[in-house]
Amino acid sequence: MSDSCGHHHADGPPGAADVARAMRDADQRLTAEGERMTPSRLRVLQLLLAAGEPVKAYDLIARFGEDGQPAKPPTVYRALEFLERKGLAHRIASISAYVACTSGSIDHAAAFLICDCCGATAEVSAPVADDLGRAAEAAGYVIARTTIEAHGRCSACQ
Amino acid sequence: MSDSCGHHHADGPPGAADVARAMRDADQRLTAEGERMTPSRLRVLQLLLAAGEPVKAYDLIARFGEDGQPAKPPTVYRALEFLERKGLAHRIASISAYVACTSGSIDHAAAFLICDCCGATAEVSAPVADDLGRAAEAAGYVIARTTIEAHGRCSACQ
DNA sequence: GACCTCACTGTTATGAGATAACATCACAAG
DNA sequence: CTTGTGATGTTATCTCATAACAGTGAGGTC
Repeated sequence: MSDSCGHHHADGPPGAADVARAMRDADQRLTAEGERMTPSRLRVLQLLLAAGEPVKAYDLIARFGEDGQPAKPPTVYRALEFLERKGLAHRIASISAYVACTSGSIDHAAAFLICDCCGATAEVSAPVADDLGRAAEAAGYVIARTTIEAHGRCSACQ
Repeated sequence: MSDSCGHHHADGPPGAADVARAMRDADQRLTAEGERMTPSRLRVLQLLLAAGEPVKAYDLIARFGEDGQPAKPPTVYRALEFLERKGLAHRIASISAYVACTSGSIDHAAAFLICDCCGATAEVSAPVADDLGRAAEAAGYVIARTTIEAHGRCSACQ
């Protein structure tokens, strides 16, 4: 989705150094937890971080091999499932895409602001989910996970 | 998804009279607005209302013909798009399903509580979206539509 | 060290969800 | 009557996601 509107956008993809650092951090944290950060998982995380915006699963599949060789779908879907389970990535249901988590906190309920014009997404957190939690409590529901996504235009695209 | 958990659930599907009334109301309202409530659209609305819970698009396709003949996918997807546009139905992105709108107000931002056990859904409204709207404003986004879905267990399934 | 086992991976195939493209039809406005 | 517009019918295809099963490898147990 990059830039279909022709506007100028400030936040491009992060630099290689940022990506490398985020990957190292994730690797260390999960390894310390006894999880296995395998090459496939690191590769998918790298692709998500480098994109800096939501990416379709089949785009990840296509970009997977350094040499241009695509991955098999289960390879990527398994990695995505793992990353999501560990709080390193999120699925954005309304556009069937995946994005690296930009929130510092683990085990959080994420909410997304998605620009329909340029594809930029912002991950916002706590307050929104709190409100939903209260509504759920009033209705007698116990919530396990939430999908909160708002579509519109970012400040640059209005 | 009906009742995979074996619990007893109070709110079954609505009776035929309720469905007929809701359809008549929708028909009158939209016709008054100059919209065309065609047989396909009424049929899909009827199926959604009768189900009383989220329904997969291909289930609607399978149930479409009164004689058991399925519809062609575009027939149902077009009707769903129309119903959604007119506020009579909602798509629930996190489970790729569709549900009749149970909110009185038109042109509203809906939020859903979805029981992963029995499939029951509750449509709740305003307060949740307000909170998200505030977060969006702070981030400079202008919101056009929202996807707010919470998964968990309803009071009967806990 | 031999073994077990459990999580991860590779591979093939297929299931599920959604839409593109184009021909045709119904209907109201001019 | 003719023309434009929106709805429908039909075929084909595209995108998204997972089932099923065989193979592999790192770490624990004896």
